[in-house]
Amino acid sequence: MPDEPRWLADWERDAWLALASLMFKLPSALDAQLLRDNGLTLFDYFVLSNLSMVPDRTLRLSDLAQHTSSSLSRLSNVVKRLEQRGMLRREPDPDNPRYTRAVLSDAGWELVVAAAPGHVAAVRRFVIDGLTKEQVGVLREVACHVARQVSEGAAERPARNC
Amino acid sequence: MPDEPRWLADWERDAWLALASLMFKLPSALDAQLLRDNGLTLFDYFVLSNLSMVPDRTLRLSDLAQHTSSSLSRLSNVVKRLEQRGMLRREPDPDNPRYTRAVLSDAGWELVVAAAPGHVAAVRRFVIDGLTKEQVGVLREVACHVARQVSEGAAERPARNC
DNA sequence: GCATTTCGGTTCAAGCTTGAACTTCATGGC
DNA sequence: GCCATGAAGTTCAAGCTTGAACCGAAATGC
Repeated sequence: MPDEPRWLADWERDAWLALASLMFKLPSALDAQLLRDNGLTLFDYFVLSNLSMVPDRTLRLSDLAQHTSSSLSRLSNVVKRLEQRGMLRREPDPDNPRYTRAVLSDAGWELVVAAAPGHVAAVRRFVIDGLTKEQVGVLREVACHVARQVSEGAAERPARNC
Repeated sequence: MPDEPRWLADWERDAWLALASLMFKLPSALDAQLLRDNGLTLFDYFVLSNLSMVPDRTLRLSDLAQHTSSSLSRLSNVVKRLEQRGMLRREPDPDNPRYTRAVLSDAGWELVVAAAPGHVAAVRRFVIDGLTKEQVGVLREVACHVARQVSEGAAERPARNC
């Protein structure tokens, strides 16, 4: 469509290819650790972890979808499976029955608590450890920038941690 | 398992959550652009693009799997579909019939050429543009570090661009 | 008030990925 | 030469994700 596309310079292309490699590998590596040790996917873990860090361990599904950068459709399926496993329950929001709230169960709480150390260790090993404080700072800036660009391209609000 | 897990400090956790948000959103955003404009997933594009940049537009499947950070199983499926669409063909390696080579067809070449400008524009918009040269440099370092950590944890060789 | 739109959420089919099992072929030991 | 081992690919079932269609309830327009 553009007459003369602005190709990437070498230093830009290298950064992009490295990021692409990360994008393809890191999720499977974290999935593998959690699945092996706790029977959870990374996405499952994020859902439970978000609930565990919030007052009353309760969130509306639409808020949870924002927190986990996921579609409502995907979240609905995952929450259904987690409910069948007894990790949380769904209930209509008493304030406004149009909303559905997900409430973490005790079993769900215990599962997050059990899974957290191994997961954090994996995040340290794969990402954080071995980087300088400056590199971690820039990583945060860059990742926030990307998340913001993607969200605004899709006309959504950016995640709250940016 | 560890007696006292080393939790993440706030500044580490913020960087990790931002990266996680990127990991969840960026692939779908790039998939969406390519799928809409050229009927390709990001992974399809990577396969064709790798072939297009190599002598004879030909690679062994196992090498291609390394280049695209994918399992052989996934690659085998994707290559089969791309072959059915006429974008490439498979043939036994004449040097060593144990290997299978993927050869980009003319239609495949034209598809990559047609898809590249829009894809590069998306990469610019979502990732590169708006960052300083220093940030892009650190992004490359960090992403290479992560890719290396993940690969060595899985006892594989790191990707060649690191 | 009534109709329309919008929002939150669910469901379903289609497609993709994963991991394990399997096949084939080459290589190494003896 | 012969068996065992391992690497390269393929296949298949099971599970997950996606997007579109759908439903019910609230808000909005008039």
